[in-house]
Amino acid sequence: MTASRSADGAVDVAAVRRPTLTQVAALAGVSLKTASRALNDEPNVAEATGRRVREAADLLGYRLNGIARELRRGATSALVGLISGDLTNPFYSAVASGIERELRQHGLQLVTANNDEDAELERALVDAFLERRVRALLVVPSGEGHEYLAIEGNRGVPFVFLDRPPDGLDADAVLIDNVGGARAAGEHLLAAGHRRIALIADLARMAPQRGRIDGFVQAMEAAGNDGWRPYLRTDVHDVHRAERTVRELLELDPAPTALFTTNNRLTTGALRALRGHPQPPALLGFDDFDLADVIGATVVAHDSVAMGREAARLAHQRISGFSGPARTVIISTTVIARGSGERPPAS
Amino acid sequence: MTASRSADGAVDVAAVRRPTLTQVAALAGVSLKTASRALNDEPNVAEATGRRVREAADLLGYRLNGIARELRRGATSALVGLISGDLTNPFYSAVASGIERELRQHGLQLVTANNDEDAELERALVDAFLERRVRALLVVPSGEGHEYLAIEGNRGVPFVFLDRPPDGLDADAVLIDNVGGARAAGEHLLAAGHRRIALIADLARMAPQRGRIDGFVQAMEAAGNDGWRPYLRTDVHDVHRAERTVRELLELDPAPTALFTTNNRLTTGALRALRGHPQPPALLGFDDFDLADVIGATVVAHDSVAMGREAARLAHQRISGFSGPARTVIISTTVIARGSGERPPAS
DNA sequence: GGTGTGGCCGACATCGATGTCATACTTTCG
DNA sequence: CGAAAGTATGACATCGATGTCGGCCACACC
Repeated sequence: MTASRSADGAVDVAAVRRPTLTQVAALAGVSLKTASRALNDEPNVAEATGRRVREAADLLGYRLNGIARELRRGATSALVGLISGDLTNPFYSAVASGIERELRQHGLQLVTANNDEDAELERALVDAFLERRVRALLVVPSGEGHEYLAIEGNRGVPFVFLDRPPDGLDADAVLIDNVGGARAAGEHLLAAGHRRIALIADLARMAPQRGRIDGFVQAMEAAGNDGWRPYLRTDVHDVHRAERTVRELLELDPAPTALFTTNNRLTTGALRALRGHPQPPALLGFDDFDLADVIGATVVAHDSVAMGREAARLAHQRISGFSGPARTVIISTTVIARGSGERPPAS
Repeated sequence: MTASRSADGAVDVAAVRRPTLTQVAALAGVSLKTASRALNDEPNVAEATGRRVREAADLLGYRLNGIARELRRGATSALVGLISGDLTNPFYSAVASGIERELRQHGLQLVTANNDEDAELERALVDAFLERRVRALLVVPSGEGHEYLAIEGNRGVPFVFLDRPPDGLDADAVLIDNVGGARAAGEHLLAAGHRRIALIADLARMAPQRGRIDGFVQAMEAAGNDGWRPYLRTDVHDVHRAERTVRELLELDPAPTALFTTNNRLTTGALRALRGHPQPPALLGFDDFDLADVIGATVVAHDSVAMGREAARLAHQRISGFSGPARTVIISTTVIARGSGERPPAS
């Protein structure tokens, strides 16, 4: 390994090893323990000694070894893990942001990992995080069946589930009012006079999607409307399929006069399909998104950042010793009318 | 601390401490070292012994202590730190996503922290990460002057700068071709016949913004056009101010016939200001964004996920021992015409 | 039968810090 | 002046794992 630095430098990289406290102590001519005391501002260190130690530390570029400290202090880090889907999805990144902000208040650091919506990988990540001795684990689960976490949960590592309820496990959770939000969406479209309403949903096996479908159906049934049944499309998982699905729906005869998409990805697909359409159907989407105001998209909004914040709070309380029964926080939803959801039926 | 579990459970939470390898060994009736060997699949462990140890581990719910292992193995974790702005900004989350994906390939974990665009906090975060012994540190710096990292960089912790060049430090970096992209943007608007072009920029002290301003000005000067000068607006830092600034520009007489916004936030503000405008000026924004296709927004696009990926690659090479001189990767840009940037001058 | 040889295992040192306890030296005060 | 209290310091154990080294035993081979 050769070192290369600009003219000024001449720093030898050969010795990559960072200096230890022992070396600092040696340079300062004191014992290891005294050096430790000095750098940690503990009492009973002579002023001159403290200065010598700090100078030695500066000189060597000493940096405390947090790993060693953590081991000695209790073998538990200041890290909190988050396992979620890809951060390019604004929902996940908003959640992550909310978590990060809240954790920082308590001196905790967020470690993120992407489960790629794969249950197997998710399990592996949970394992990896537990080995790293995270203080808590926040999960936006991909798969079902979280019994395998049961032992862990009891062993002092708190779990918090986001967006999807823990399955077979009694743990804290932060959920969205999916049923309520979707019911409100359905009612909103009904109120605008729609009867032939298409429901475009993601994978129906995922709990939030089930809730949104249920809520919508509740609204329809309460109004005695059956006009949606021919237009139900579930398990549409990506933007392209959503776009295609909407195009296909619009070619039906009779075509639906309104669309309800159950997450931001599907709404995006629908918007693409509707682009340039002469007489677009009404559109209402679950999840708010950037520029929805500019586009004039009516949505069921909820505060994803708050969701992360609440989850981090629950986790922090557990970390701080709270050990009551599992709690569930529900994030409320609001329909924000921006135009697309208020278009009347064309026919 | 009381335990509370459903009827089945009755797990006592009192003993929160996780079992250690020593306890596993004791239960299995072997020495500490043998237990270690068994669980790590090292050779020279009798089959029966291995089984006993694994059973004991399962029974106790043993989980390896990664902190202790790391300390012993070399006092360096499998963590890579990222310090950036808030993840709700899609640029940062895209970068984070690219980094995370690349790191995972090498068994590394991403730890994120938000610098709140505050130089002071950023320094503190760098310190915290270094104490945690991250293997590398990726930074989207907020402030200027990174000399304080010089010692660290040489001590074996690789630094990679994203989006903004290291200032006063010789380190790897991944940058966007800001000048080129902005020049192309300027040329694009000129080609559409515009002369009175407004430039709305963020804080001019930040290098990427300077580059974008410079590139734009280069294009104007090359074309001998001075029509932009009255409409230059810099240090517009948030969406609301951007919206207001654009409204004000449009009330001027003569008003600019085209706008160039130098990042996604400003573009958002401009789009809001233009919403419902009878005869909107042309608009071209730096940074691509979700739904730009739906809105029909012409942008200077670049691949932010790739940016993260490249940064992670550079870091990984350093981690793996590469120690050549500092490298800089430039992420190229493309103008994507979607309509808003091709509107001809109104007058 | 002596002697390698290799498989299996355990005692002990070690990573880099902090906690405990003992000790030498001051200072304070009756 | 001597005891008690306080200050500054260091030796050593410790956190929970892994690395080194050496011992014991069974087996094969000459």
